[in-house]
This record gives sequence, C-alpha cells and structure tokens, in this order.
Amino acid sequence: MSKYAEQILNLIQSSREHLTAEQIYFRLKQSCPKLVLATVYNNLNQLHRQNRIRKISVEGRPERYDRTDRHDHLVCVRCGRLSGLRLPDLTAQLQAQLSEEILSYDLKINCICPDCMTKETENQL
Amino acid sequence: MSKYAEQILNLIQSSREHLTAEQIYFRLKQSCPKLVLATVYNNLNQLHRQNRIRKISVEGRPERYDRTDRHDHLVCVRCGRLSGLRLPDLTAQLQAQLSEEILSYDLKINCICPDCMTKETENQL
DNA sequence: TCCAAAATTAGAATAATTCTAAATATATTA
DNA sequence: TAATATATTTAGAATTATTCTAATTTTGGA
Repeated sequence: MSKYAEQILNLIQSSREHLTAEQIYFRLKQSCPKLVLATVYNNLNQLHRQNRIRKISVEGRPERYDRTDRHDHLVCVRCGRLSGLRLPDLTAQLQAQLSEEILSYDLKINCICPDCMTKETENQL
Repeated sequence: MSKYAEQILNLIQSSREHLTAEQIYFRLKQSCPKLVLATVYNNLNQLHRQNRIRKISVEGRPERYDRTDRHDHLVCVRCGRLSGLRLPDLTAQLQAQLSEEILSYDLKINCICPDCMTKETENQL
C-alpha cells in the first residue's frame, strides 16, 4: 500500500466525520504540501475497490468516504449533515425476504438535525 | 403545476425505471422537441422540493428520480442497475431506537444482479 | 547501479448540474 | 381588451466533482 493510501486510510478510519475527497486533501496537505487532489482520488478509488473504505452518496453533494465497519447513517434533509449510527444489523432479516445474496446494505435515515430544527422553530416566531 | 412539471411527474410515476434527468429529457423530447435539459432539471428540483418525487443517489452515477411511494432498492455493485423492491416498512422498528423523528429512510441493498453474476461465472471458466 | 513497475503530479477533459439573463407564455386586473 | 405582472422556459455560460492522460518521480528488486 502506497504512502498516501496509508495516510488516507488512517484518516478515514480514525475519523467519524465522513470526509469528502477535498476535505481529505486539505487535511493531508498540511503535512504533505506536495500532495495533489488527483492523488487523493486515485487512492480513494483504489481503497474503495479493495473494500477498505466505503462511499456514502448524499443527494447533490460530493461523495463522502467512510470506514467499513457496519453502521447506518442519519442524514439531515436540510443541511446534509451526516452522522453515523449503529443500529442492529438487518442483514438476516432482509435476506429472509430476498433471493439475491446481500453483499451489504446502506441505510440512510432522513431527519432534521437539532441545529436545523432550532433554526426552523426560530423562524416561526 | 406547469406543463412540463406535469409530464415529468407522470413519466416518473408511471415508470419503475428510476430514470435520470437525461433519460427523462430524451423521452419527453420526442413529443416536445422544444424541451431543453435545463427545464427538466428545473422541474425535477421543484417537484422534489414539493416532495412529489424522490431522488436516489448511486455512487458515481447521475441522480435517479423515483416515485414517492414507500419502497426499497436493490443495487448491483457491478453495473449500477437499480430495481425497486417493497420490503416491509421499517419505520416503527427504527424509530424505536432513535430520538430524532424519522421523516423517511432510504434502504439500498447491494448485490450482484443476475446478468453480472452470469458474466462473472462465465469468466471463471 | 540500472531497470521496471508503481505512484504521483499537473493540468486538461468530461459529466452532471446549476445559474443567469433574455425570451415566452400565462394570469391578473384596470 | 390592453397593460402589466408573474411564472415558465430557453440558451448557453459557469460551476463542481471527478476522471483521464501523459510526463515525472519514486521505489524495489536483479
């Protein structure tokens, strides 16, 4: 595994922030000023092909990169904020209803995050 | 609701194909040659804001537009093929484990579609 | 040390989507 | 009905995210 691949993987695994490629780029750039965005994308794609990281797509926003340990997500429909959440594994329950073999699943629960909720109530005054 | 908004909504509601903006554009263009892609996007965004349609994001592929009746999706991790699937509603089960109010959820089950499965087995010969 | 393979860089290219401003169409009201 | 306001559509430029290509650099053996 290449120098940058390793650093990118570490960053993703040690963070629960669901970083975008650009965010990863800016963080690593601090300590490796030569790093270039394309390298980040290259490595992210490789790591993804190797199933070492997963991608989370949120409507109209850039892809987020995440650890592969099983967990679900809460998405704020207002601001797009994403937060991890470990609900019980549904694989068995779902598999019982399907003929195709389930490789994994992505569960995103749409809600309004506390911040946006506050804003909305304020605006109603 | 505008002329095109209506047609777009009809198309989405009457199809189970999870069309992209471009596909919608080409279909409607047959009968309305003046139609322009930006109009499709405008109307899709409006319909979406009004909760009349939903968006499905699949990694690295353009957004798909879908009806709002509750259902889940099977995604082929090889070719991106998306198919609708009505599994029992999990809202209550999930809500029981969350403090935030669930507005809705998106469940995408990753598998390998029959076509891609066939291809893979063939290649192994 | 020399070579081949892998990784990285720079920057152009592409794809999807949004934006802006002008043009049209539709509705409203005097 | 004419005049005006409002909403919709168009055309095409702009933006954003991402990929691609080719040149360059780095790395790890023979």
